[in-house]
Amino acid sequence: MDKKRKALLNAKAEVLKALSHPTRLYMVEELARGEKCVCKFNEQIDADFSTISKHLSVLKQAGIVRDEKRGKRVFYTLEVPCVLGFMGCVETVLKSRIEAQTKIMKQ
Amino acid sequence: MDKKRKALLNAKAEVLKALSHPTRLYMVEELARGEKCVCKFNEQIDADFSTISKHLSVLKQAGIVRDEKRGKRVFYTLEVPCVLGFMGCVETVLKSRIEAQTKIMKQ
DNA sequence: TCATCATTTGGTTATTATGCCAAATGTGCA
DNA sequence: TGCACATTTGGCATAATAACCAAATGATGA
Repeated sequence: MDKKRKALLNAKAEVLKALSHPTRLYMVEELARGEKCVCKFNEQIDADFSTISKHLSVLKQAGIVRDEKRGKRVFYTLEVPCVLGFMGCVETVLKSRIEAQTKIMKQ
Repeated sequence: MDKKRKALLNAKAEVLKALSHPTRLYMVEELARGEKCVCKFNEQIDADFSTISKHLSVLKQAGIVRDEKRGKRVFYTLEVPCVLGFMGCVETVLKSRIEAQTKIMKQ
């Protein structure tokens, strides 16, 4: 495998890894409906401030969201809305998993 | 957040996590071009047999691939081709990341 | 300037993931 | 049956992640 492909695979994997946490996925889904300040997430998510802040920072590092400070607050925006398109397919995976399970149980 | 949504988020995150490793991403991309036996991956990927086998098993657990034993060999197939659709978007993320970097460097 | 609010950063610990080696399993063939 | 090949499983060391608490930063308004 050439270096270029390896580098690209690493970069893609990094983006996917950023999305592969339930809390971060929740954040992305919520941000799809519009920008949100960290304080809102603090209300909605049952975890320490610092934990929430770190999750947002992972998404930001990955290039999925953007942040903007306005006054005391920080607002996050979904920078790449197409990630939502993923979810349709992910759900397809889930469905096919359920079907496979059903098959096994019928045996 | 209700239990149902939480469970769905967990399940989705699990699928994404399975995809978020360069070696596994490579496997998925290769399988998109048709089924492949483990032996082929052993030739192409510079890692121990056991490591490769475990990566394939992660993809299988997640419901992304399917395996089929034929003779001595095991063949893997991409069960949910739509995952490739992800990649277009992931590349968009990468591009927007590069743009952001460029912006920073121009400052 | 000082206190306060919102958020991030640093540090620690527990959990999980990765990758290798060695051993086990399963299949076909002599 | 017994050997050789292909793959998986178990075990272990190391690395990466996640969550919490405490402390630091940055902005506002008294």
